[in-house]
Amino acid sequence: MAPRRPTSRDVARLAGVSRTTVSLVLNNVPDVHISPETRQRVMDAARQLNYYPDVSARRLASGRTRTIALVWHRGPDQTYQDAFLPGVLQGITRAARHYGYYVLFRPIEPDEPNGSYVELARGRHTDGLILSGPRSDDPHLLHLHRDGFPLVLHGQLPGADIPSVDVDNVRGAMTAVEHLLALGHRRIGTITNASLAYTSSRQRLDGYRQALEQAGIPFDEDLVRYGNFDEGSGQAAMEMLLSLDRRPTAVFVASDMVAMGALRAIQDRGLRVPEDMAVVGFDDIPPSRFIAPALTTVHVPTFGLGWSAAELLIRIIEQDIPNEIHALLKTELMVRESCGRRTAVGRPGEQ
Amino acid sequence: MAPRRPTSRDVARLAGVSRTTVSLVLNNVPDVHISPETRQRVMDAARQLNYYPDVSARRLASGRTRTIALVWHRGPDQTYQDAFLPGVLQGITRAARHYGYYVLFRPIEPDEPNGSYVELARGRHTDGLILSGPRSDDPHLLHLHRDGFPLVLHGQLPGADIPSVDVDNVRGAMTAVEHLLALGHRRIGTITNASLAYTSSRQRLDGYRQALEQAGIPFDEDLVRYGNFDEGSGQAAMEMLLSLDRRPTAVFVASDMVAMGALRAIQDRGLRVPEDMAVVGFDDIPPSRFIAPALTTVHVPTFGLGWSAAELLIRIIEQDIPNEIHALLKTELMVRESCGRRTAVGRPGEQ
DNA sequence: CTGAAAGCGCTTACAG
DNA sequence: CTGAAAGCGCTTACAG
Repeated sequence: MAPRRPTSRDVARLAGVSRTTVSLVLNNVPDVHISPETRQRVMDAARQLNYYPDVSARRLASGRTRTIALVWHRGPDQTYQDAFLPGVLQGITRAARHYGYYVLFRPIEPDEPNGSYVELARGRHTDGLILSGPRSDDPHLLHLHRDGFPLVLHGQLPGADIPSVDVDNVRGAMTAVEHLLALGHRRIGTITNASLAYTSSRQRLDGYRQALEQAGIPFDEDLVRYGNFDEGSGQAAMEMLLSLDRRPTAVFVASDMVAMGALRAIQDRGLRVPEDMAVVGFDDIPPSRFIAPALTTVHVPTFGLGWSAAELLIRIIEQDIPNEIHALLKTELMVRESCGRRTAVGRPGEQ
Repeated sequence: MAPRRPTSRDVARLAGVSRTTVSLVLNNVPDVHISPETRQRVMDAARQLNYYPDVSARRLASGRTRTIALVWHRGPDQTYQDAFLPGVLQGITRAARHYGYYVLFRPIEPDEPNGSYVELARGRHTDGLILSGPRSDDPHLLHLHRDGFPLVLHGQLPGADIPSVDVDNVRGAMTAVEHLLALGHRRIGTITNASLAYTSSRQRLDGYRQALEQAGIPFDEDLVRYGNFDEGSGQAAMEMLLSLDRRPTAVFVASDMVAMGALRAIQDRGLRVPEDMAVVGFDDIPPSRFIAPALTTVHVPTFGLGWSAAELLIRIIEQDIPNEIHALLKTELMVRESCGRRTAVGRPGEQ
């Protein structure tokens, strides 16, 4: 940009006012009376000079960046995360824009040193952070929170009372299992999405257990197997369930990716879905709609998660802190083909 | 953050040096000799005070933001874009981090006023922009380029000589069609990914034509149908191809999303893939691996696109401009099930 | 090898 | 309703 950039001084000169007035007008500062004529003169001058305020100067003077960052910890569940990223990011950016904020995207690779995101806060890069996949043993997180830096977690961190946004995993799992029960299944297996060290795994398993309990079906440890994010783990887990003496007639797989493997295991045995084995998943990743049979699954509202997180964070930044700082979003059961239609006669339960 | 943030002055005082020295040490400015002892004293003081330089101040003083933005125009092909976003963004952020840059993500919704991204450049928000889905009638783009603002396009913009990164659509389409030819097909249809107003559509159709030409097969207008990003368009287009008196034995669908619809149309007719109709797609979106039969398709290197774009942009920003400012990335044919295996005896061509 | 000083371009009390 | 002035916290010639 060869020609010198115009500054607020140039605008002020052209409009015949002070730089103060230029700033007041351009930032639309409330409760300050400036005549409409003056306002117009300033606007016209700015337009004529093609003036854009220098954001770095503005930030330095105001102490606010109007930027938030999404800190996206990459873990062993990359494919899974990738399925969520577009929706979450769109939710965040839309909310951010609505409130006049910018969004910095900061993925953290597994090999980066712990807490390498703190400079985004300490260096006044951003006014607040949304963190996905936080680890409970992260001292930097706690320090930042203690120092009053605005933070919102995606997911939950037991213990610390940091604002958070998550999906209602327990209720989501319950609706999935209730769907199977309504179809007449009584012997229902489950495969977790990951190890129970993950909060979401524990919660989804809890939902499974609660749904059975409400239906008066005793919880049977034998019907629980453990997945680990990927297809391979689902395939292995399903094979174990299929090898049971009294195998289930239906299975709740707490992750669509894992369910892909489970479906393969079922089909490899020459069994049919849903006739021989009903399957319900969780997450509603894009492939689930396209496979045959299309997977009935629990939809996770990615856009809503992003929007809620950004909105909550911005309210905290702007000191308009809501009473409830933990949001739990509703899921929705997507009934497709892998359990048979609800209208169909339920499969006869065992015995 | 209640306690006053430490500034470079505090660090200087504690280390017993001037602020200049602090800046020189912390920024690792080359070609300036400072004794190792002094260096160490500064580092220690910074650590002890938990000092992080204020980036706004740094940017204002240096005139550089070390930030690039991805401007992501949302169009009619959202699902398609969502399949690409994670890879592209990861490529960009990894390259950015490698060179010490931050990444701002700025999606543009279809209803936003034209050129609403220019403030990112004019307001000195970023040092450069990567733009996806640029429209050739965008005057702001041309102005920015004329003013010397660093820009890299994702995709190509005929006419303007703006640096760009794209996938080699022509060669990609050729390998897809050559695969079908190698399997013995001679009557091969095609369905475009979108209207020919899109450069990628035109190029992929060109690849189809060239592959046929090289095999000595005359181009037949009847075998060309037009898709429009989504499944529905693929289904409709495929139905037309299936209604032909002499229908093709194979089809190259220039988009996996569109291919999903084409597959449905084939199966709705009770025909089998690949036995009755071989199908090869383009893009390699996640669902393509999971459907049955798994889709043979042309893989688009999303990570590479992102990395190349960011790297090219940063080189331009740092005045280290390469000779070739237009990158064309190689695709890779992913042979799966929808064309039959290469090892299988080729299907007999018509006649 | 190091320091005093100007300057980056805004915002914001404060005074009028 | 408007203006003069201080200040935000750095970097960077420049002088020594």
